[in-house]
Amino acid sequence: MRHSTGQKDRESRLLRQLREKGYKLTSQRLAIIHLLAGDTSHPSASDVLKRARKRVPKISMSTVYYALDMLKREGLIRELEFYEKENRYDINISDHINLVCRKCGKIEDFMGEVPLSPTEVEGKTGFRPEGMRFEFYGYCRACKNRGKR
Amino acid sequence: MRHSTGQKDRESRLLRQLREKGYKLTSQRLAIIHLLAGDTSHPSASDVLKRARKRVPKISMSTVYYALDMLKREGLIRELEFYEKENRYDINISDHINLVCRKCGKIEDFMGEVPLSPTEVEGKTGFRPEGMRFEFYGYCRACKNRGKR
DNA sequence: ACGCATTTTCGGAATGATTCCTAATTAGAT
DNA sequence: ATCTAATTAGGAATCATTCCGAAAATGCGT
Repeated sequence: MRHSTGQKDRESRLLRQLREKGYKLTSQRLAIIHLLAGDTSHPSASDVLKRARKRVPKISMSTVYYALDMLKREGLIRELEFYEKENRYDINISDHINLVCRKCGKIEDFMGEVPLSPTEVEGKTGFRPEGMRFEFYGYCRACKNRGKR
Repeated sequence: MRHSTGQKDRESRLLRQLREKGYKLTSQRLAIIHLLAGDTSHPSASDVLKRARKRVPKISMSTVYYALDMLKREGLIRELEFYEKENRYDINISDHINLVCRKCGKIEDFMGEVPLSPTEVEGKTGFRPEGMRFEFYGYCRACKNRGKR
C-alpha cells in the first residue's frame, strides 16, 4: 500500500497542496475539503452542499461548484458522470474499479490490481491511455440478498 | 468471434427483434436504426437527428429521444455518459473497452478479452456485477503523433 | 494591526441536454 | 377500409451546471 489514506492525513495533505499553490483557504473550502476527505460515498454536488451547510450554513451552490472545479483542475478529486442525473465526486484519485449498485446507488471502490496495463493497450492499438475508468454495475451484497427490487 | 456484425446483418436483426416485440416500424425508426447499424462512432442524439434528417427531413428531436429510449430499454443499444455534454449511443452492446480520445473525441472499441471476471469480483467483494463499463482516456494514434494540442 | 490587490463568494440569470405534455398522425391488426 | 393503440412533432418544463457582476474576504506586504 502506498499512501495511508486516513481522513486526517488526506485532509492535511490537500490543505498543504492548496496552500502551496496559493489558493485561499476560506471557511467554505475548509468545510468542503473536510467532508470530502472523510467520505468514500462519492457524493454529488448537492450532497456536498447539504453537508457543508452544517458547518457553514450560508454557503451557496455556486461556491460548491467553484471549489469542486478547482480541486478537479488540480487533480485532487475525480469527477464521475453516471447514469443518474448528478455527477459524483471521488476523493480516491488512484486507478481503481468502481462498483455501482443499481438498487441503492451506493458506489464502492474495488481496490484490487487493475488488470490491464496502458502499455499493453498502446501496444495493441496505438492508442495511448492516460486515464482510466472501470466500473461494474450490479447489486451490492446487501441489495442482492434482499432481492433486486 | 461470435457474431459477424456486418451492417446489414445487424440492421435486419434489430428490425426483426422489434417486430417480434410488437413495435411499429415507422420511417423515422427505420432511418435511425439504419444509421446506427452502420456507425461505430458512438453518435450523440443530435448527431442521430442530423443524419436521420437526410432520409426523413421532418423528424424531430423528441422522436429521436423516444426511439433511442426504446432501443435502450430493449437492450439493443447502450447509452454512455461522458465528460462532454451529450450522451453517446453505442450499437456494440457486448462487453468491451472504450478508448476515448481527449483531443479529437473519437471513441474506439477495444475488443480484447475483458480482463476481470464478474465471478472473481463477486468472490472478493460480495458485489454481483451484471454490467460493466471500462474506458481508457488518452490520445488516439493520429492525435498522439500530431501533438496533444 | 491596516490597507490593498486579488481571489472567492453569493444569488440569480443563462444555458443546454433531456424529459414531459398534448394533440395530431400513422402502423398494423381485424 | 376501419379502428385502436403506439408514435410523432413541437413546444414547454425540468434540472444540473455554468456564467455573470457586485460584494466580501483572504493573505500578502507594510
